[in-house]
Amino acid sequence: MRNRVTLADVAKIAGVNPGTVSRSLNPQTENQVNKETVRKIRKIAKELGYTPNTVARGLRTRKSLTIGVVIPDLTNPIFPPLVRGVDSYLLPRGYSALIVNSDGNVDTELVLINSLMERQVDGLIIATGHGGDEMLKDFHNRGVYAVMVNRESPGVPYPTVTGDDGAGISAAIEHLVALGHKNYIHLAGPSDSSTSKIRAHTFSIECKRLGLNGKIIKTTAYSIEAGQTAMDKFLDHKPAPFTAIVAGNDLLALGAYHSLRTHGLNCPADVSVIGFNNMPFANDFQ
Amino acid sequence: MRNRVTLADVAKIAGVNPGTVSRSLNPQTENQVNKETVRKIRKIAKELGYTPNTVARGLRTRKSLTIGVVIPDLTNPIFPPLVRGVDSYLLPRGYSALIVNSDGNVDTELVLINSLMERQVDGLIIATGHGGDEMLKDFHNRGVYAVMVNRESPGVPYPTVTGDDGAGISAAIEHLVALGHKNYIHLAGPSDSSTSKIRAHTFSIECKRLGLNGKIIKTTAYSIEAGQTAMDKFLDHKPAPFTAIVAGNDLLALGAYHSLRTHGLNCPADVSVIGFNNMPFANDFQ
DNA sequence: TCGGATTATGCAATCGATTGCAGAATAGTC
DNA sequence: GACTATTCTGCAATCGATTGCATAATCCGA
Repeated sequence: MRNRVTLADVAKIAGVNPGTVSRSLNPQTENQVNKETVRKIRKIAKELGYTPNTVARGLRTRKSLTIGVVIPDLTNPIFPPLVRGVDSYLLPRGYSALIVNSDGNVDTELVLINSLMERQVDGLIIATGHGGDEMLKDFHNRGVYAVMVNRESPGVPYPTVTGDDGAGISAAIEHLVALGHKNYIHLAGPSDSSTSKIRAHTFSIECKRLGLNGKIIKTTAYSIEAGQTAMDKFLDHKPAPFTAIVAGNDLLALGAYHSLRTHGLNCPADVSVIGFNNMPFANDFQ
Repeated sequence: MRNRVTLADVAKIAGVNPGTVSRSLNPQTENQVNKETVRKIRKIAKELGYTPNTVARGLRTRKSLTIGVVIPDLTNPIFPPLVRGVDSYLLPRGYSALIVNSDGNVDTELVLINSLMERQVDGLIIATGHGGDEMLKDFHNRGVYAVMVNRESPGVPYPTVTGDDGAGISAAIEHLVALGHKNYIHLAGPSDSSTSKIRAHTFSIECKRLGLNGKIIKTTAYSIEAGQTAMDKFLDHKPAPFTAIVAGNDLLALGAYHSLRTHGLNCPADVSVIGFNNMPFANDFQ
């Protein structure tokens, strides 16, 4: 891309050994070098516009200062804030995030993670957990560092950070019960994700516990389209009456809105809809 | 992270020189090697689970197969689709995107781009253009490859990909004129971005041309909050009556919604609001 | 003033892959 | 059968920074 200034360039002009330049520029090792020399080298490095080559450094130190972040789909509004959070933590610590989208496809995910590892990432943050993840177990055995986020992956021994899905669904139902609803629909997310399972499971349990009439509708993805399609199909079959929808996430809730509208149902007059995640702009939707 | 298999490991087991392994595994150079040898080496490499070290390769070949993508703010819904587009183009070509958020801060941006260059990115995609960008001119002189996207940066000699902002604003006004509106507000984005300037400029021109009454309100950012704040301040001063708002983008339009509502104004009964960008979910908002 | 401790710097190997060059081995030609 | 052309593979330098080891220079105390 351009003729970059290297340690050797600085060394030559300063009349010292590249090793000395390296030690002078690194705060950890600068005390091994004469203060005056450090000052001189720093000055020359600055004048020449020297910037370290992170790639070369990484090769020698076996650290890339890069973390791979595996996201199912960046256009799902809950993920950008997560990515930004990761990024803003890493940046001041000298790290960068390498973000990839798996599209919820397991094969793609494998390709992506392999490409991340070829790029020598120091660790992974994985937001695409799904059931019985052999691939992740394998990585774990090979000593790959990783943290799961948002979704868990049962049987995978990585640390995991998730919300309390069960408590969320309970709270949603509790709220709807207070409003007097008796007949419920749960628009459940794709069944291979832990979040879907927990939410659907809690929904069943709570309906039983509270003596409510609850029905689960499965969707194929956490997206508006999937929610709308599933709901359309359901409504087309003239189902038993219901007045409340607990959607598996906010996008499914939005899909439900669309479907209700096209079926002449009004929200909240006819049906109450509650989402999940409180994604950005969630309260601006209709 | 783990004991990776290197070219040398494969070479030792195959009983050949690492150079031969390198040539065997690279489709470009495999014809320099005996077919039988290639087959054997390929087999061994596969058995050992060899994966190339992209970092080491990049050092030697002076290519990182990485493109830096500079975004103002990933949580602005227009950017994730852009990032995904970039990513899905790069992936099958062996490249990765290194995505950073500048937060619209010029100093941050400089730090970020420098960090991208230290990571030896092969080129940049920059979505943060702002007026008179000395930094970018400097990069251009130093031979840095880049493409501007979404916003342009006047005076910067990089190729640029943008929408036709002027035509968009004209179309918006045309539509509102057809609805019979006479008195317009333009909620303009921050004045250091080219998109804001062009949109505001076109708004003025068109109002003049069509004999409309048009007023421009400036905001400090392309965000809901900035739009709401600016609109609140405007409405608090009991302005001359108006019936149409042309917002600088969809987030500002959303902010306008909020503000109108808190001021007892109804959309579309009292005021029509039109956004810009057609960001994801734009037609689901209220 | 001498010897040991300390400081400062150079040397060279290393990380893992690529590649120009050279030479060995084989094939092909007359 | 001798000689050139071709094919294949090894050697070693290289990319840029880091770092263990060695050595030269300086310092300090007795």
